[in-house]
Amino acid sequence: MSPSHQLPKNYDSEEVEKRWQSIWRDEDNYFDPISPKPRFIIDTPPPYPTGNFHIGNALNWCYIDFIARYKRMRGYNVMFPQGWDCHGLPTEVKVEETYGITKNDVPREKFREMCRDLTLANIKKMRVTMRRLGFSTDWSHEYITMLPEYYRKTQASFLKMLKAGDIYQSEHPVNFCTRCETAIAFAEVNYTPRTTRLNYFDFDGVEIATTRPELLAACVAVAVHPDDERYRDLAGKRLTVPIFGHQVPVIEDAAVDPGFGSGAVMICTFGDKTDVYWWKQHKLDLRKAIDRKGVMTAVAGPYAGMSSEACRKAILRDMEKAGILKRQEELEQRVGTCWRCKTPIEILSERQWFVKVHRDQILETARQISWTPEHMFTRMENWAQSMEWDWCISRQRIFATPIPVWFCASCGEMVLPALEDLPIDPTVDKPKTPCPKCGGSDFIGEKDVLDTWMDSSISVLHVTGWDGTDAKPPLFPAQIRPQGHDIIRTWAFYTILRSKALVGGHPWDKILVNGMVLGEDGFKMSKSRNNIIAPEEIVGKYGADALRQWGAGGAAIGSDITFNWNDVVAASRFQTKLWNIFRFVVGHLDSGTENPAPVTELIDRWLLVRLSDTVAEVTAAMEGYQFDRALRAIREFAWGTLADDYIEIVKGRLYADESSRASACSALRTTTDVLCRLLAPFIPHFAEECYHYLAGRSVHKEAWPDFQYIDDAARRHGDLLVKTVAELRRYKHDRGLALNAPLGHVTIYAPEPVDDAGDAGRALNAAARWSTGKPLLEEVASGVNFNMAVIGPALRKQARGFMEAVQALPSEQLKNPPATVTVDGAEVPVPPGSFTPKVAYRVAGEEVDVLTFEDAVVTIGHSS
RNA sequence: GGGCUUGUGGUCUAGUCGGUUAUGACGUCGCCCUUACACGGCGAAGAUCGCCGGUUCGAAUCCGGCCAGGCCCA
Repeated sequence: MSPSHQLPKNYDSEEVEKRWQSIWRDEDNYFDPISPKPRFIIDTPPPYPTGNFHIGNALNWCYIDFIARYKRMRGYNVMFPQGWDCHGLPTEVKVEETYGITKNDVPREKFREMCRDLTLANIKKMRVTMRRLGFSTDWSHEYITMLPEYYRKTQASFLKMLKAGDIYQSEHPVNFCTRCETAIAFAEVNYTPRTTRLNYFDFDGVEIATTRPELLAACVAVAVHPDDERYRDLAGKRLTVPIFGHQVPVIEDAAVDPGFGSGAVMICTFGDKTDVYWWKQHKLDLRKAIDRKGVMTAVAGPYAGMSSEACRKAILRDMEKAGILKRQEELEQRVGTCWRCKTPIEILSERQWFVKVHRDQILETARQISWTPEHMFTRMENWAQSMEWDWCISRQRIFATPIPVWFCASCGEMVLPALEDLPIDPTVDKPKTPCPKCGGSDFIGEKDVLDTWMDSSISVLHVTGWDGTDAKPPLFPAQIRPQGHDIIRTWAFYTILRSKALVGGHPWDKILVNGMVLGEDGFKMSKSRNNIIAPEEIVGKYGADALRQWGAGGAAIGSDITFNWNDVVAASRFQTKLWNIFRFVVGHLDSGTENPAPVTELIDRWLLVRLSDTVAEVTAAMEGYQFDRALRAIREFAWGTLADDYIEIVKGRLYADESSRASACSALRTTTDVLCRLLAPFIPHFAEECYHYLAGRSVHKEAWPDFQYIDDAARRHGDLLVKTVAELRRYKHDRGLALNAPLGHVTIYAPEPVDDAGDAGRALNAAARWSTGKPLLEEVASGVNFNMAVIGPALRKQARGFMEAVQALPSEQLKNPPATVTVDGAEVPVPPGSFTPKVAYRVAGEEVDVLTFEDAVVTIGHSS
């Protein structure tokens, strides 16, 4: 496109944005592996492919895109990859719903295929939204964790840590759904309220209250609070469990609530999460009374084979018959249920795989990373220090990366695949060699699969070029990890752990933590609150650039942002304003010269001084990832300084056919050129559109402005001119005059000679004249301005009295301060510069109005 | 229950290593269609800066307590 001299009257964001999105090429954003430029690698979060790129993602990606675009303009070779973290239960559930099946109805591989198909379709949808938002993603570095190329690395990382002794197997309690027959994560447990009965009965005369009598067979201890007077002498003794007759110890623990039930708690393996805590803490026995299908085991003796519900009824009936059950109370409680089938979850002890957590090593590594905002590191620190056990990485599911090990059917030896044979599915593939221990050729493949965080915690290794071997990835570490604060304890923590374990270093130089997007009502967006706003809705109404401005300006990075349509509307209006500015400017440059003339006139130089300030301010903000500050500075400059101040003043000169208009055209060309570049990371479509009209090139190929302009006289005199015009506008307004109404003759008395090229006169529609010195007017002091920064430190406690004394001085002494004033009967010296008189001017001869501000005086004469 | 964090005109928000009259936007009211823009311009009203106490000549800002949100975790 070549520069045109005619911009359309209205800015149509949808038309412009879609047009540029079809013109821009993906290759423009590719990371260049052989470039000599310094590199800037971004460890972009791989979202879960739900099919909806939500507004929280949008905020996160806005930040990333601002950084990527800014860094490219600063001369970096940027990699802004895009990953997809595919595995997980939600997709399995969705597939089951869609096809009306359960995962056990079809072969494992068939079920995986259905999950993969759904995931790919979802990724496709999300890509569309991301492109519509104008993100400068490097699509040549896209990765999908469910595909062999990626999960080969997940498996390699597992084997490497297993061989290094960082991964082991052990029994551990897990949340278990007995209907789905799988372990589930805490995140997958819903809590639903229900009414149950609290049952009271005796253990050797000690009263116990429990809601789960069916777990009596699994009782391993009784706990009391150490300060509970009722059970003073009980600690260390053993009690007999009724019906089953086994003996259990009495333990003391401060976590027991003495006010609940009888104050003595029966600990079972496992009734709830607290049981797990006590079991760990006091190293208690393990008695498994319920199996994976929810059926009572042999441990339950006569009740074996019953469902837990039947067992519960049977035990209560037997207790009643035996006279053991003393009483029952109604109790409101929250019970954990499976989020997919609503079955109450059980906590079962199962063989699981674990990753060792080396707390100190992780923290030491985390300290090598720069955290923004800093307090987010505290969260990581507190989390690491409160870790009570290792990371459980095995899941009993299907759609996930298989754990790549076999066990010899005859001797039980664990057999591992060779690195070059990865990826494998041990339930399908077989080892290539016989068992190294016994020579057996019959193997059992591990059926458990890996926690999805095992996939995503090597995203940084993948994007920096890790090949699964011991070799350090060529681009490691990345420069930045942008992510939300909700996953510091998971994604950030696990990535640091894994980077240290696998390649021995910190994963990124910097981590930038963003906040959550809250609904307009101030709560987290959720279906149940019905406060969800989709990015598509915003883009459809106001365009991608408006949404991006909302992202930049909504809050400081790290703070949560309450979504607010007003901000989106304001963003859209700012674009309209900018568009009109560019329309005006381009229309004038048109008839001006292509070769820039020197910038000579006062207000033109002043504009460049302010532009220079703005570039410095915006650059500093970008370096500190303070996008809200950067955008605010740009808005203030464009709307306030450029449009309201400068253009209003220079307009007359541009319309007048004077030679001095070339200076204004030069200043405007420079200013709009720089402004486009400052806007480019934030509103790439708008900036591109304007820059093409202006320069005929892509703004995204330009360098970040390195514009400096120092002219102190222009700053002082320009400030005075702007202030004068503003004061006289107010003067006109107060007199009910139109702003372009003629105003007689105006004289501006300034401390220094000022040459404004006639701008004041044209802007005011008056005969304006600059003068030095003071007009021949009678000065009357009418008040006083105090300088607290001088008075406070100098006079301390006497400050208040001093100010009262000064205010009481006769007006003559306000202009010529005395050496001392009397405060509380004492003479107090007047500190230099402690106050200045407010001066009013009285008309002397001619009938003039007088305005005073700062160190200038303006007289307005109405005689023509 | 724990960790982190936030609380500023009707709404959202800036300012927070203390200093005169607390920033801006949206909304409200008044005037103005001034050859870029009425999605605009000029002006006005509107805030005991969550509450209580402390430090200080002086606190939105520092300290302590309380109240109310948010996120994560038990």
